[in-house]
Amino acid sequence: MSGRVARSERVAATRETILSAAERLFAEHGMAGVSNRQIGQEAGQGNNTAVTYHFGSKEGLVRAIVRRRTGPVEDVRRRMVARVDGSSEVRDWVACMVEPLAQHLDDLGTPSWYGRFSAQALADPAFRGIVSREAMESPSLVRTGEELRRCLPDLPAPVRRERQDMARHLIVHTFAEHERALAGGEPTPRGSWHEAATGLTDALTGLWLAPVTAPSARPEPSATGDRAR
Amino acid sequence: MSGRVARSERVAATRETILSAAERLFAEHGMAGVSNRQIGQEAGQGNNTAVTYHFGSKEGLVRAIVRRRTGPVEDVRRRMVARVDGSSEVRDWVACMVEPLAQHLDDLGTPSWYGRFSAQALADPAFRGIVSREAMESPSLVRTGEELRRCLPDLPAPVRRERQDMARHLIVHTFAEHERALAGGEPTPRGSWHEAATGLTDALTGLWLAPVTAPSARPEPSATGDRAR
DNA sequence: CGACTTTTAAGTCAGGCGCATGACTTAGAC
DNA sequence: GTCTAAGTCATGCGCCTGACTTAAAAGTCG
Repeated sequence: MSGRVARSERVAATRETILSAAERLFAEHGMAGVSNRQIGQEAGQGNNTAVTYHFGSKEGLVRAIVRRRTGPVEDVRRRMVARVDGSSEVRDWVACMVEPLAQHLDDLGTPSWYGRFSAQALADPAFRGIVSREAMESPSLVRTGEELRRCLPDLPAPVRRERQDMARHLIVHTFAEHERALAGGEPTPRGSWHEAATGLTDALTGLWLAPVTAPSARPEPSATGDRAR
Repeated sequence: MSGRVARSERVAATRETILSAAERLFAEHGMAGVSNRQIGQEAGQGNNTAVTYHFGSKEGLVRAIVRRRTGPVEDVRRRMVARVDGSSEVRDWVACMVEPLAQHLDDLGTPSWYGRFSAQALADPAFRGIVSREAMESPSLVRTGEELRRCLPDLPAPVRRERQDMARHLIVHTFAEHERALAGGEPTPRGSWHEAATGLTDALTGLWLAPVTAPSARPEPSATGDRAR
């Protein structure tokens, strides 16, 4: 009986070790810069094919890394959404996008790698789709998006889509940068994850509330002279 | 005499071909996802070591790709800075950050690759430093940063640095996204590069002008309990 | 014209890669 | 006690990589 537990625990531990090693290596060297072999070795596995065995492929591995983190983030966000429910303040819903992730990264301690891992995964053409899809499955995040939309009824749909993309990039890369600074002992604009999230929430709120300029009919003259168009 | 010209022109053409092939491949598959061999082959070079021969290393190649584009962008920006000189409008100087790059990408035609290449280069830990340093050498960009700072005298220094980083990420990744959509024939939030730049300028202006929240004294308790605020 | 340099081509080499395979260990079923 | 299946290890194969070497064009110049 204890044997069974011990064994399955050992297996789970192996998987966790691989996931942690992969998360770190991917964050440090990018997705394409790390081989499955390296990950196995770094995780103390003598086997070349440990990653393939446990996760099927690099793709499955990445998915598992993302899933391991999205759960806790989702929990935090669900609570936060419940708390601000009913609000029509843009800032409240922006905070629901930003704070839960910051809090989870804080919980992970220093050095954490998931922030930089996310940035790498989203940058890589081969994995961006996977990661995006995983993130979209978060109900509380979808809900937050809807509420944000409700707060900004006058924003034209294309602009809304545009700014949603901007917000996504901004969140991921700002946190990756903060994480990098923390890990490297460099001076950070903000002292803590929470403060970094506050600064990011400020900026994103300004971004969402920015007035929309009607596109000018004609672009400005070009580098080489007049630009007929 | 014509021989000499012909020769140096042929060599220049070879270099250009390699640079274009590399720019495209890097944009498509990321820095680490492309070998020097592939680049040489794609450029029609029979030689394994064409890249090494002409550019010394992958690093030198990346530098050359960036330099080829920064020149024209700098020209456009210099003219634009001269045009808005004396302005104290945040939006004018934000536009000086955004528009010149958009215009150059427009000039490159569809499909262009430099937008996505830049995003890849900035994402890769091994190259981000090189690319950043190249960009920092643009006098008109430095000038624009100073003017923007002059327009926002009340912004605390850490917040300014923070938002500068955000702006950099936002510009690069938004344009990369727009370029990807254009190249893939997907629907784009904005129809043209100029309109995309307008939307980005709107958003960035809002970001820079956003009010600064004083950081709350104590970070919130962790995920597992109530989070007073 | 003929010696010389630059550029391109072609081939070799050691090493790392993913993948497939078979052996060994161990826990649990019977 | 034996058998089964999961997890781990070790090895080999074909492929690709960067680095290096050699040779052949192409162009330059005395």
